[in-house]
Amino acid sequence: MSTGPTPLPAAGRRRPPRDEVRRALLDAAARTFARQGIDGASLDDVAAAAGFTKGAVYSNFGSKEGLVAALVDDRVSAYLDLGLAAVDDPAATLPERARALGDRLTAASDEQHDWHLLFLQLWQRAVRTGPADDSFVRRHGELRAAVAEAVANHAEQAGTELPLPAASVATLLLALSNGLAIERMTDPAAVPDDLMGRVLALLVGGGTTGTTGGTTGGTGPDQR
Amino acid sequence: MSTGPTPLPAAGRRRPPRDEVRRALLDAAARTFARQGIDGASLDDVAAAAGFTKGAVYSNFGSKEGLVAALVDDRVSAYLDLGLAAVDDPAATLPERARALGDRLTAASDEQHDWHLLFLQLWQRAVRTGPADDSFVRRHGELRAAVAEAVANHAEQAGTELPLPAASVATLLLALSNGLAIERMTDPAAVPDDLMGRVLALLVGGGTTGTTGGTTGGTGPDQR
DNA sequence: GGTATCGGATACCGCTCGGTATCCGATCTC
DNA sequence: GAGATCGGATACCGAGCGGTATCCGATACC
Repeated sequence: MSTGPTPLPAAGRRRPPRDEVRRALLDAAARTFARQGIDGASLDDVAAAAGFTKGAVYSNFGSKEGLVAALVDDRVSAYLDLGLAAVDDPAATLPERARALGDRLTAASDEQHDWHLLFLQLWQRAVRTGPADDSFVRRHGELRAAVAEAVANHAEQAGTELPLPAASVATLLLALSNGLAIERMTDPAAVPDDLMGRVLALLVGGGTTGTTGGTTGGTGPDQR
Repeated sequence: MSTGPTPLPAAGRRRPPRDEVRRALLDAAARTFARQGIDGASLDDVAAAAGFTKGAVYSNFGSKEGLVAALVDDRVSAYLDLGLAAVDDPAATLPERARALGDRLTAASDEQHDWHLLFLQLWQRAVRTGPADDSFVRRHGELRAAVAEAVANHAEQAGTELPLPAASVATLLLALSNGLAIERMTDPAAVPDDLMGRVLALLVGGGTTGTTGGTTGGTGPDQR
C-alpha cells in the first residue's frame, strides 16, 4: 500500500537522469515532511522514501535546509498556478468562479492533504526565522497579490460591487483555504464539501446563494 | 562557583510550592514550544525558561509527551472559555456579538500569537498520530459544538435566519480564527483589525456593510 | 530537634541525526 | 577502449536529545 514495491530506480545499476532524481527526492520530501514533520523526518527517511540514500540528497541540495528551500520554490509555485487556473475560466460568473475555486481548494485528495500539512510547516519555519530573508513569505505575498488582482478583475467584469476590498477577499480566501483544511483534517464531517464555495460566494456578494446548480440557475437572483 | 543568575525562582534555596512549579513549567513550555517548535525545543530549554532543570519536568510530568498532554488540557480549556465569554454578552445583537468575538480572537497580543503557534503544532501532532485516542481532537470537537450551540441560540434570540447552518458557522469561525492568524503573522498589513468581525457579521446575515449599531453611518465613499 | 520524605538538581547513558570524507561504478569524452 | 568525471553509496563522526539513576537539601512530621 505504500507507493509500490520499489519506489523508483530500484537498487538496480542503471543511473537515472539528474532531474529525475531531483524530482523523486522533492516528491518524497513533500510526502515525508508532511507526514512526519520537517524536524521529525530524517534525511535518511526522505532519501529512503525516494529509493536513494542520504548521499543523493547532499549531492543535489547540499543540506537539509537546501532541500526545504527547493521544496518551497517547487511547491508554492505549483499551488499558485493551481489556484489561478481554477479562477481563470472566463465563461463563468463571479459566484460561480468563487464556487469553482472553493471546490478546487477543498478537493480532499491526499495531494491537498499533504500540501496543507507541508504548507503549515513551512509557514511556521518562516515565522520563526523572522520576517527577513525568507523566500516563503515573499512567495506567499505574491500569491495573495495575484489572487487579489484576479478577484478585482472578475468583479469588474461581472459588474458586481464587492462587499469587501479585493485585497481583503484575497486574504480571506487564503485564510479559509488553510483554516478549513485544518478543520477538515480534524473532523471531515464538520466541513461540508460545498462550504468553501458557498462562503466565497457570500464574500463576493452572492447573497444567500442556495443555488447548488452548476450554471446560473433559472432562479437567477440577480440578473438585470 | 556561582551557577549564574537564574530567571525565575533564583538559584535561591527556598522550595516553591508544587503548583507554582507546575504553572511555571507549563507557561514556559507554551512559550518555548510555540517559538522553537515542540520537536525543536528540548526539555532543557523548557526547564531553563522556567528557571528549573530537566529533573523538575520529569518529576511533574513524567515525560515530554506528558508535558504536551498537560499543555493541551491546560490551554484548550482556557481558549474555549475565552471564546465563549466573548460571545456570551446577552446585551448585544447577533452581528455585534460576531464582531466582538472576531475582535477578541483577532486581538494581536503576543499571547494570541503564541497560542496560535502552539495550537497548530498540537493539531499537527494530533493529525499525525491518527484519529484515535487523542485528547486534542476531542477537545477541539467540544469547542466547535459549544460555539455552534451559542450561535444557534443567539440567532434564535435575535430572530435572525442564518444563511448557513449554525454548525457550519462554527466551523467557519474556527477556521477563520486560525487562517487569519496565519495570514496576520505572515503579513500584518494584509489583515485589517476589523476584518474578522466584518466577515462574521456577513456569515450571520449582517448584510453588506459593517453597520453594527453606532459605527459608521453608511455614507461611506461608496460609488458605483 | 531529629528523622523521614519529597522533589528538584546532577551525572550519565544510548541513540539518532545532520554533516563530511571517501569510495566506486556508470556515463562521457576523445 | 582507456582515462576523466560525475554522482550516488558507504562509513563514520560529534553533538544534542529523551530518558534514568542517583544525589542532596529543604520541608513535614512527631
